[in-house]
Amino acid sequence: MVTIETKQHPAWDVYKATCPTRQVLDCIADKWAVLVIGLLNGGTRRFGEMRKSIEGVSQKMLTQTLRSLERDGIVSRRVYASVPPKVEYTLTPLGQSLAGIVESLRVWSESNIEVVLASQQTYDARPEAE
Amino acid sequence: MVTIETKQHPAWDVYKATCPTRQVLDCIADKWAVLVIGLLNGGTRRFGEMRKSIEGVSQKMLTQTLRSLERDGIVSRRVYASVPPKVEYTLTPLGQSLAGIVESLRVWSESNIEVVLASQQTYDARPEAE
DNA sequence: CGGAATCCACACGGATACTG
DNA sequence: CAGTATCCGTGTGGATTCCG
Repeated sequence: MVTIETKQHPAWDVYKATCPTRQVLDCIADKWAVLVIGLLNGGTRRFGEMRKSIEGVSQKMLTQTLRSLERDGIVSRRVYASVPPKVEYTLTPLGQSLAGIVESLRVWSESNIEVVLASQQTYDARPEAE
Repeated sequence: MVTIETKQHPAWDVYKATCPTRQVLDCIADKWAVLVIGLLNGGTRRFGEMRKSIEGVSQKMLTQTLRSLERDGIVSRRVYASVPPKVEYTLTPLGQSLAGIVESLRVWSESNIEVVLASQQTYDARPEAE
């Protein structure tokens, strides 16, 4: 049984943005997490590899994202006691099931990005837009 | 042809976190957008309804999210010239196709939230965690 | 190599007040 | 009702430095 600490709002009716969804979104609703899951869906990766593969991610954000995903049981972290240090990240079975959704998002994105970009341009070109 | 303005990083190799995905994530990688899409997947909604249905969303964030999704061609906005004003939001066909993914995320969340929460507790209960 | 820790700017987002 | 506009605190995240 999942209990929410915050007081329930009375008007929680029309379409219930269900709590589980909210909680999961609080974990993965940032682009780095999605990209990390997508990357690890291709197999185990080392920290440095991921840093290079995900353009623009800072060391701090990658660490933070990986820690968060590890905490959620989505990613597992394996440290090798070698010199130099070697740390590998892998999707857990739970993470792999989530990766399926990330993968479908990737497919959707590639199929529809041009439509989205076109829509944005049309929107920005409106007379009232400045 | 989609062109990225920012300079391409040379190390863009191992697993390419493809540009379309990145761009789509820049649009929808926040929880309000996902919740809005999920809500509208249940049908057309008015602004006030959505505000009540999505607990904790401020009027500012809801407006901002809806404007963004409208710009992306995911949500359409219909204004009725009535008193009092009435504004309806609906998913476009593009939005509906994306809603399928959101829906599968909702299902995944409800199926796995307990595992995630349990993992979090185990993680936080580690000796080294403070 | 894979971090942790610190500093700090700025953008995000809440609260409030006002409007068509 | 459905916004817009403004103020403003704070959390996010980049840059840098140091460590095991």
